[in-house]
Amino acid sequence: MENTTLKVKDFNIRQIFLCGQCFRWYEEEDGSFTGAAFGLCANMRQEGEMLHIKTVLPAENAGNAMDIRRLWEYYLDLARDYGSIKKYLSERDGKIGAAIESGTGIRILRQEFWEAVVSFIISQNNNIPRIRGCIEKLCNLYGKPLGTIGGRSFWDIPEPQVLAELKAEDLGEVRLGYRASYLVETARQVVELCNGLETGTGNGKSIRRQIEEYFSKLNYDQAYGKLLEFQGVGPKVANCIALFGLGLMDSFPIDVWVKRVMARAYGMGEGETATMEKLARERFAPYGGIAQQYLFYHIRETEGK
DNA sequence: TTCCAGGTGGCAT
DNA sequence: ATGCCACATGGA
Repeated sequence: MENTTLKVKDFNIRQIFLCGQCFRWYEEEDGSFTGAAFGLCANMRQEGEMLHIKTVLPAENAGNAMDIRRLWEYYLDLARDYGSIKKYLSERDGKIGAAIESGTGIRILRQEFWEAVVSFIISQNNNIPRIRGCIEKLCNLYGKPLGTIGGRSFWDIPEPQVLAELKAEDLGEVRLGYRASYLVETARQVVELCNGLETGTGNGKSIRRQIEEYFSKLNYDQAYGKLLEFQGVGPKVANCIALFGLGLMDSFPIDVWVKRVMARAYGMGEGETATMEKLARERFAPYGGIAQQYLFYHIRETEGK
């Protein structure tokens, strides 16, 4: 176990972990959150501008305290000044102020690419509690054990090559419905893509690391186009992966909630997604994804669940 | 029972 | 390029 304390601003742990960008953090009785990311499980408790983190060190313990501190700083996107971004967005758009106020402590997590791919393929036409349940079951059945903290045990996101060898029917217990075949097929595509990469760079690196590095070198248009080639990844899921899994802060996922909130706020029809994208580009760039998350949170707070 | 959820693939225009 | 529609699952 490693203890770390970080100073945080523009940070609300509850908003960050329950706003629908991630699915593997669980709220505890004391208001802390227990969960897993980057193959580590941890508990995080916020006290004002202090964030106390307990990290379960992996058995083969490669990580030292400094690595873990850096990892969480990266994951929580602490280097970014959300205060100035909120100001920038408010000044450029008259309607987003209310949304920012309701979700003022939201930050975009820098999640692992492969976890984002898996998570958002499962997310399609699905609701958040069920998405969480499916991902948990998938990890428990096919992921490597990470440890136990606060009475909860965690398993890692399954490796691409593990899922690639399954048939969709094998995933029956996970209750993914028709998404099971998307997940298996995308895993195959990821493994194949990595196998086709120049050998040498891939030596010793896991497939999930290789695929993340591959996508990290692409710009938004390239990454978006490549993501659309994956089975079960369309425009919305591709933008979620780009935003949450690649840190491309200008990607603007449009789901049913964003359609609703933008229709209300900007007097559009819910079908006018092209107009919504245009508005996002013109007013929110280069932080469309952050603006989107404030909007998403706001509509769900006021009308959703 | 019907509707809905962080939509997409496949097919017909 | 655009418009339908089936697609599993479980909760409201």
